[in-house]
Amino acid sequence: MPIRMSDRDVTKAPAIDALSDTLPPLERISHDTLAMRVHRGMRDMLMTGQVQPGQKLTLRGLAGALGTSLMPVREAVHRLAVEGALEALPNRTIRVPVMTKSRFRELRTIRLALEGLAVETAAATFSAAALPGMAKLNAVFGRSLERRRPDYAEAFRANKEIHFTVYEAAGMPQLVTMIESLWLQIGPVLYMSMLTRAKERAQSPARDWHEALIQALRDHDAAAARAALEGDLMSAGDHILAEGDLPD
Amino acid sequence: MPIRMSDRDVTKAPAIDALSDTLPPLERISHDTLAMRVHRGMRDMLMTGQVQPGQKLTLRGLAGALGTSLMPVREAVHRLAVEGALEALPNRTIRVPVMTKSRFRELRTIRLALEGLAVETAAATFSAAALPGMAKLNAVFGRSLERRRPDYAEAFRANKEIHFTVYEAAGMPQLVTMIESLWLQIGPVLYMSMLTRAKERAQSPARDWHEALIQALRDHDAAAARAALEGDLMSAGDHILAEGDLPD
DNA sequence: TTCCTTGATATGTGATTACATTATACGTAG
DNA sequence: CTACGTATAATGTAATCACATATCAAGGAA
Repeated sequence: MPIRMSDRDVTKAPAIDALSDTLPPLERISHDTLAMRVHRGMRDMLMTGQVQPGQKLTLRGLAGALGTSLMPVREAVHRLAVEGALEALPNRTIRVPVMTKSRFRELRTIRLALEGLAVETAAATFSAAALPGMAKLNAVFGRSLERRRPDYAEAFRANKEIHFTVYEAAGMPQLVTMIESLWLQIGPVLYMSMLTRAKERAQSPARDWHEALIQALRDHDAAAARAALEGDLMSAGDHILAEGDLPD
Repeated sequence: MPIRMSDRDVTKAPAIDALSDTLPPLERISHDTLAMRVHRGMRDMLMTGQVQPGQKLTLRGLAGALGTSLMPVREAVHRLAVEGALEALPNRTIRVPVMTKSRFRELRTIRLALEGLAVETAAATFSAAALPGMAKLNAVFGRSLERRRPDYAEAFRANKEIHFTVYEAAGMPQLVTMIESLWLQIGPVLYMSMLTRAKERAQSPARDWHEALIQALRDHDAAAARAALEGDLMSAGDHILAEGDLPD
């Protein structure tokens, strides 16, 4: 189905004030471009590992699947390549990057530096008002994995939101952007590891690390917050390096 | 002369060894796209502060100036926006980012984390063979600033090469990419600060910090290497924050 | 005068087309 | 049967066109 790009007429309508009561608050107009939507869609697909590593992508194939022309796809793909979520080979072909052990170790090391910095900074001023929300998210995270039929997607989302709630609190927007790019690159592996860990009925220690992190934030203890985060990243990373059978 | 893109046949040709003496080493072909060339050009312009912060750019304006169509410019501009070297406003207009004091502080903090990590890692295994080259670069750096008519461009290049020689030595390609993106963002301010510092006849302490860094690398002393780097970044940063009159 | 409307211009985005290069398959010589 | 050369198809890049939207200036009403 083709997508309507014209949403302006409503903003000029005369009885707009009357409508604003019946309608949701002016119905956020979609300043999005098609390329942005394609980008987000592909980002989510990649982040949740719904596309095989090493798989080659073609612009025409994607455009056909999405029902658009080459242009928005091209822009989205190029952007993902710059962000490291896709790989632009010198042959001018695009593929989903393969995660090697060494690349994974490097990314983990960088994450420790950047996300460690973020939690340290956030710990100093972390608002007590945000603590209950964090605890609730961690409860959701644990429960969705303990179900008889675990909801991995929900667990992944909760985990991501726990982390980024802290990162955002650091008040360093540029840092958050860089961390997001890192998550985009390790996302697929992270998601897969949750599945395998759950399948072997192994209790993930992540929930406890999150608990420790929340406690450290409550105490404004920067060192403890960093330690909790490092425990989280290292334990998940060790599991992936051991069981994930990454190439290399 | 049109460029041959097929180099496969020649590699199999029999008399290739004979040719390699008469011809330059097979004359590296340019696998570049127009967009890549535009990107590099704009990157260098931005890095050396040749465009005013806050200035709005138009695709058609750039395309006209460069003699190409919109397409390559579009791709280059979008890429620079993702890298943080340009800013894509919600109005869909593009402008050169303005460096505020707070943004500068944030970027410096991130640089300390990332470049600190890089020098620490590099210190462990830094090759003694690379030390003379570093020292020579530092000499070039110092001399080009001490001249009667200082060569700022040369000093900037030497400084950049000193730093990235170390970063490359860490063997973490992803990290180097991220640091490059950071330099792209602070590049203009850094370049300008060199000019002002030189104009006030103030001796830059950067050369001494570089010396300390080289010595630490020679000793494989990770802590000392990080300390030297931090000294370099902090001293330059303090000067910029004090004299650079950044907004905010 | 001030604020809003209105029209014209400019600009970014998306679609279509053309083209150079690369990948693949087929056929032929050895 | 293998290896190389050739032809066909596929793909990314670039140029051009079309259009919705943003920007800005002029004009008119309160």
